[in-house]
Amino acid sequence: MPARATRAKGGDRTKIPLKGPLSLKHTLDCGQAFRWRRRGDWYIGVVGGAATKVRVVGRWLEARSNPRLEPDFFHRYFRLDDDLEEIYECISMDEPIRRAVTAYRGLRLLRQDPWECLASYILSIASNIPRISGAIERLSETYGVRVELDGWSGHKFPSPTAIQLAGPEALSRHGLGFRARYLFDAARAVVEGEVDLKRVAGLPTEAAREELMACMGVGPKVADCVLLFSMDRLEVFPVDRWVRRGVEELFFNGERLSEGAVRGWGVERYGRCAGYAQQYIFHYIRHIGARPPAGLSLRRPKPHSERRRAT
DNA sequence: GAAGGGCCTTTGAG
DNA sequence: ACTCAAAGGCCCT
Repeated sequence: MPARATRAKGGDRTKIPLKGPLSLKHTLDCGQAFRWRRRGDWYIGVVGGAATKVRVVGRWLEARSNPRLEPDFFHRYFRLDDDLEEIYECISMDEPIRRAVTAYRGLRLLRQDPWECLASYILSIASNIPRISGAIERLSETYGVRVELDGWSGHKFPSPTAIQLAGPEALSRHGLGFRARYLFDAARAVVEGEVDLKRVAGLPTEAAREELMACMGVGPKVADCVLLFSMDRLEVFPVDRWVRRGVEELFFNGERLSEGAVRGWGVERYGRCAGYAQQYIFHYIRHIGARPPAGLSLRRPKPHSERRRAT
């Protein structure tokens, strides 16, 4: 269902009509994608193999890209086929979600590229958003193809082949830490056909999760993120420390719950809209702040002999 | 077999 | 310069 859209003479400008709300700020800054940067009223990034900038003007999404991307690409990427009003009704059964929906109205899940999504969330393991973004940029600059638009240049996300060719040692020199071998192994598995992402995308959700978790370094959380953000599984509920903390505080009065318990709770409670509920909870708890993670007081300092030498 | 703890590397931020 | 925490996963108990 290609959206009705117009195109300027230049050839690279596209306008897509918006039926429901779309907030680029909340959609692109909520931590589901790591490569968008704000520049004035535009967001610039590299998607679909193209240097791209997007902005919302009135009831239209305006995009420029090089090479040119079809309107349908943006329609799919921004999930403009999701009926947000209906989804809000589906998840707004309690106060915290209602507050989040009010605050982040127009936040949409994205339909990302499966390989980039898998690699990005492998890099996210025990990391933080600024660091993840940095690692992805360094890898792209080193191993990704350069693309340009309006005097700005970016780099495509590296192909699995490029990552495999680089090898784990070279990868770790970009500050990936222990994630370097996880990323390398995932690339190797994809290149060698051990994991066929196109095929996985067509499997039933449980089977797809199992296949993804066959990769070294991919557990339930990373698998759920890939399923949610790149394989159309809105019924999954990825649980990281923030979502866990958020559910404990907002819904269970601070009671400690296991990761699995939180996941089961979310899937059961929000059903086919669980993914949206998860993203609004994630964004919300990060903004309002939360108690320090459990275990902080139990942390033992590293022996001094093991600390990094000053240079 | 589920549950929980130690450990894995290094970064960006305060 | 120093400390802390980070969109987890693996391995062992």
